Order: sequence, then structure tokens, then C-alpha cells
Amino acid sequence: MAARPGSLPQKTTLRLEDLEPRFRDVLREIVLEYVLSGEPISSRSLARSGRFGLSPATLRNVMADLEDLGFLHQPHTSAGRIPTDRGYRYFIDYLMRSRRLTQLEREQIDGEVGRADEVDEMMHHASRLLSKLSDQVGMIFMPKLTQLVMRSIDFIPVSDTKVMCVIVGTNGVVVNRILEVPHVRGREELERIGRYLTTEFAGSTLEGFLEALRAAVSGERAQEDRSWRESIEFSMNAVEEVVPVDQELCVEGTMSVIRKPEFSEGGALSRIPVVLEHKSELVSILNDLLVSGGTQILVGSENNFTRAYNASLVVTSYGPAGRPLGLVGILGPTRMEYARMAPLADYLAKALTRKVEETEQENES
Amino acid sequence: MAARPGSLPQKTTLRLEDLEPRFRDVLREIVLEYVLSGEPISSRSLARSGRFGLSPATLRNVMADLEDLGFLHQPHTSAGRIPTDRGYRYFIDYLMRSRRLTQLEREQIDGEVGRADEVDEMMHHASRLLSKLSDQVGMIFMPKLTQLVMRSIDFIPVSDTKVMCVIVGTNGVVVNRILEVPHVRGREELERIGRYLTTEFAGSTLEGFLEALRAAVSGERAQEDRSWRESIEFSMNAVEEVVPVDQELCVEGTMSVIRKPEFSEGGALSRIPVVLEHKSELVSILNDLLVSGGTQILVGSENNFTRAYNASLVVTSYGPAGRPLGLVGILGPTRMEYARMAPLADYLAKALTRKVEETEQENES
DNA sequence: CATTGGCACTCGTGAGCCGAGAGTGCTAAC
DNA sequence: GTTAGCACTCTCGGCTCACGAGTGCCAATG
Repeated sequence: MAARPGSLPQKTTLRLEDLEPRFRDVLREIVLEYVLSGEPISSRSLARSGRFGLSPATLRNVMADLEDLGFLHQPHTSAGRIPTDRGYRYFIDYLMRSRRLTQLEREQIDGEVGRADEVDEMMHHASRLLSKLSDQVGMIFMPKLTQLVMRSIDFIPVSDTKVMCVIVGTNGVVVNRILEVPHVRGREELERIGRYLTTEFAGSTLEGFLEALRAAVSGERAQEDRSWRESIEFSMNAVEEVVPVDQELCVEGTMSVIRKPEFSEGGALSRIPVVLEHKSELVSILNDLLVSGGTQILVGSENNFTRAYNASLVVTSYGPAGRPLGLVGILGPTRMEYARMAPLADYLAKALTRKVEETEQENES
Repeated sequence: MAARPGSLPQKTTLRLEDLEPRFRDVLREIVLEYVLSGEPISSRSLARSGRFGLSPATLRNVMADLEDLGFLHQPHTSAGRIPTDRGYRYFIDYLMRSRRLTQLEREQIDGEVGRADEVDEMMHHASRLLSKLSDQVGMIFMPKLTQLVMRSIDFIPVSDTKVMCVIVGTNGVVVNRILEVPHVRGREELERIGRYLTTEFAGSTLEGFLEALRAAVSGERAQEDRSWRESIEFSMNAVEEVVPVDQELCVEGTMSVIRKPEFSEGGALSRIPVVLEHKSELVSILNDLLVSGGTQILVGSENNFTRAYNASLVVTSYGPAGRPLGLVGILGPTRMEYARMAPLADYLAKALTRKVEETEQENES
């Protein structure tokens, strides 16, 4: 028998064989039930469900063993069981059957992503939709723009000391920022600089563009042609300011958190809203998750962040294969419908990816 | 004596003479105390405060009369009194002595407004600061842009079917939006149109600009010069799309609501966060308040919105005299420190006004 | 030997009760 | 007009108690 009381290797990664089939069935059932009801699950209610031809007593034995193995937990002696993080983990890895999205859900996502014109706006709408469909906090993260392939760059005078810099990417992403400039430049001069940079550097990534500018400043022509050098310096400063700016993170649905029972019970979850007001922390966490592709699910104790807030995070990167552009994330209490959240994040990420690829192709032609 | 039990003309506007001096003093003290403590105020605690040379018994009589007049309310028989909306109203109109802002508060506001470069960003920061200083929900509302005086307009190609339109106002406000366009126009052509419109219409309001375009479409030249007419039509559509867009409302500090006792007690206030997620409703409310200048305070029952949410709203318009550009608002439970909120909103509004006027002058020179 | 019924035990929950304390309204005295 | 005193009301916290839910264990069963 797999169940050996006293053995609780918390950190070991779980394997399917860790649990015998019956144990798996019971664990699955408990997770499914608990996620729906939020109430601890008793042996009786499990037996009543009729999914096992077993009596409460037998199930009690199984449940006791599952508890010894660290998959379940008993809030107090005379209560049913609830899954531990470890239990959720096993469930997610081996037991979960992803629920297909409904027709309506798919249509809504496709519609929202398809209709998009401005990237910013789309991100806002999409994350709001994500929050609505998941009834959790929906996040969309769009990381550094260093990989953006430039289509054009323009400068527009805003006041005597301010200039707006607009960079358009081949994928339709537009970044703009208003900059303080040291000395006045005429509209014509700004236009000229923009035109020059566009013809010269269109097609390179912002990263490469910046490199090139840096090189140019100390290059030959910079020595000879002073006004040219000043223009390049000016552009370089501008681009340096623009690039880091739009590392955007859209967070929507903070309110759905405060409706959860886990919130009003005053657990750690109640501090979630506070974090959500300080995006910078979230950004750094998400950045770490950007590396690999596919859907990742972080449950409670598995991650510093989710542990601190007794929460779970479902994230999927989007963007062309091997070039993740950003993340789709769902944040909620550990008790969430993973079987629905994962495909949701996944579908949205796929839609975003498709969208990005389309616009890129469109613009290359 | 002013106190005549049984007479409760709820809707009549209050006059100073409605209350004798002693009644005023007692009401003021009760409001001040209650706003701080959140506990019903008893006759004893009033007497203890030493601000009246009166015994609890006497104060009880006064309080009973104030209750009959509808200025106070007793949650239950053996509790102290709390102010009614009517009580707050009288307090605000006649009893309140605005608390001066601290040096620090003023510096923070000036700093935040002064440092601003992009309007959007400033609004976000300022409303966040407002929320922090007030510990309530801070809102900054920037209404329709029809009054924006145009400095320049530009079109930048984003993709084959999309163009970004950038309108810069003389006050440094920048509006931009990406538009779907019916057919492809080259970069040069777009530049030409922008240049033409800028030289021709700079200095007029967007409203006037739009008028002029509409007139031009059906004017003489439009009949003869077909390509010219098409360009004008194109611009007209663009401006029409841009103008309504940036009716922006920044709301910050939703979290401060959920920390208030009024919230957790589950009163109507608990629905506030939900409204805050649907900005459009707020926008329409705020639009109604934009008309007049000065600081307005809406207490609970006085307004459909604040009544529904058992909340109060402190709003001040900002912008040059006679030309209100937007609103600064503080939303919180009826029990709030009006004496501090009013000057806070006021000071921020003044700072914004100054800022706007400065940039406008700067750009006229 | 896995399964099961039975039973004693534990523990959280809600109802009901009580006493303390806070605050009032009224009345009679100053 | 003001005040002290007093009876009255109402809330709140603590307490007990019975109930029900759920478990763990054990002995009986197929």
C-alpha cells in the first residue's frame, strides 16, 4: 500500500505512482467537491455521491491515509477534509481533466481579441474579460519592449520644452512618451530626425536600434558633424526613456477577490488587494515566470508570492513559439477551479499569440 | 426656542438661524467627535470634553431637541447620538472650520502636480496621492476635450489599415488614438494632411475645428477638388473619433473603502467597490457636477448616487475661471472629515488650475 | 483481508440566559 | 434655566448547554 503514515516528504516532487488508483479517485473527488462548495468534505458526503461503491467507513480509512500522506487536511477533529497544497498539486498534475470552454466563452475571447486596435486598450479589455470569465483577478502582462521590431519613429513637439516620441512596431504596437528636451527644436527638425531614423533603422529591434545609436554617438561622423551628433544623442536619450516605460501590467477584477469567503475570513488572502495596488512587485514576479512556455500553475506554498498570500496563480505565456512576449495570468485563492482556469488562460494566450502573428505577417507583406 | 419637536421639514434648505448658538456648538462638537471616533456620542462624553460649562443632563436636553429637529439620530435607546445627513449638512454649511493643510501635504501636492509631464500620468499620480492623503477614494475627472485648444495634429501610419492620430493641445494635453482607415495613405500624404490642418486650424478649439471641417466638406473647394475633399473627410472622421475618447476618469484607493468599518458592517457602502469598477456611471454623475465652480459636498441622502451608497462626495472643479476643465473628487462614507477633505480637494484643484494656466501661457508666448 | 456497521468521542455552532455597563428620559429640587 | 437622581432600556460579552456533524477505532462479516 502506498499510504504509509508518518512519511511526509514535503518538498519531493510528486509522481503519479505515489498514489494508488483508489486514492487518486478519492482525492480527485474531494478536490472537485471542495472547490465547488468551499466546505470541508466528509466521508459520508463522498459515499453519498455514489461514485465509489464504498461505505463511509472505508472512505474514512482512505481519507485518513491521504491525510497522513499530506494530501488532505482536517481543519478540526470533527470536520471533513480539505485538500492541502500538495493535494492540489497532485490533482493538477495527474487528476485534473481540463474542462473545455463553452462556445460563448470562446466567442467572447475571440471577439475581444479580434476587435482590438490599440494594444493598450485590448489588454485592458482582455484582462477584464478574463477576470469576468474566471471570477478571479485577471492579469495580462506585456514585458519589456526591447524585442519590438521598429516600423517607424516620430517626434512631435508638445510644448517648447517637451516632445512626444512615438515608436510604431511592425506588430502594430505603438509606444509613446512625452519627454523633456534640453533645448528647443523646430517641428521641421524633429520631423527630419524622425524620417532619418525611420529609413535608417526600420526593421531592427529596439534593442538593436539603441545599440546602433550608442555606437553612432562615438562613431566617425559624430566627430565631424556636430549637429548630427546632437540629433543622435537626442534620439538616443528619447529611445532610452521610451523603452522601459511600457512594461505594462493590466490587473482587473480586484473586486472579485473581496467577494470570496477566503477574503472575509481574514486570512492572508485579505492582503491581496494591497499587493494589487503596487504593481511593481507583481511585475517582478511575473517576469520570472516569463521564461518558459506553456501553462504554469503555482499553488499556495510553492512560490514565495503565492505562499504569502495563500493564493494560486495560473499563468501562460503568449507570443510566437520561442519568443514569449507576455503573460496571461489568473490569481485567486488556492481553492479555485483549476480545471477551468487553465484552459481559460490557455485559450486567451493562444488568441493573443494568433493576433500578434497575424499583425506581424500583415505588416511584413 | 428654535427646537420644536415634531417639525421635521426634511427637504427645506437649512439656514443658519435654524439653530440657536448653543445648539450649534453641541452639533459641531458631536460631528467632530463622531467623525473621529465612529462611536455614537453620549451626553456624558460631551460634558467631559469641558467645552460647555454644562452638565450631562442639560446636554441631554439639547441633544434630544436636536434629534427632534432631525440633526441627530439614535441607533438605539441606550446609545449616544450620531449626526444625520441633515446634521452633516448644517455642519458643513455653517459650523465647519476648514483645517489648513499641513506643510507636508501641500508640498506633496505641489510636487506631484509640478513634476507632471504627461497629463495622463499626472492624473494617475495625483488621484493616487489624493487617495492617500484623504484615506478615501480619490478621483480626478477630465471631461470632454471639446474645449481643448489645438496646437497641432499629426497622423502616423501604424499598419496598412491603421493610422494613429495625435492631437496636441496648447495646454500640453496630448490625445492619441489609433484609427481604422478605409484605404491606404502614404506616410507623406498623411504628413501633408497633418501639416495643412495644423497651419490652418491651430488655435481653435477641437469643437471649432470639427465645425470647420464639417463646413469644409460641403464647401466650395470640396466640390472642385476631390482629393482635397477626401482628405478633409478623412480628418473629420479621425477627429470625431478622437474627441470623445479621452473622457478620462482616474479612480484610486478603492482599497481604502474596504478598510472602513462602514464597509465591513455590510451597509450599502459595501457596494461601492462595484460601482467603482464601472466608470461610466460615475462619469455621468460627475459630468452633472461639472457645471458650477467651487467645492461641492454631497452628503448621503442629498443625491441619488450618494444616497444609494450611503456615501459622501466632495468635489471641486478645476480649470481657469469660467472654464471648468475637470473635477477633483473624494468619495467616502458619510462619516468623513469634511473639514479636511474640502481643503484637500480645493488645494489640489487649485494646483491643477495653476498648472493648466501656466502651460497655456507658456505655449502662447 | 478488505470492508463495514456500530459506537464512543471530539469539537464547532447556535440558542438561551444573565449581569454589567452605558446611556437615556423624566422629575423634582435648586 | 440647570442639575442631580433615579428608573428604565438596550447592547454586549461571557457562560452554559444541547445538538449535530464528523471522526477513529474495533469487532464482526463475507
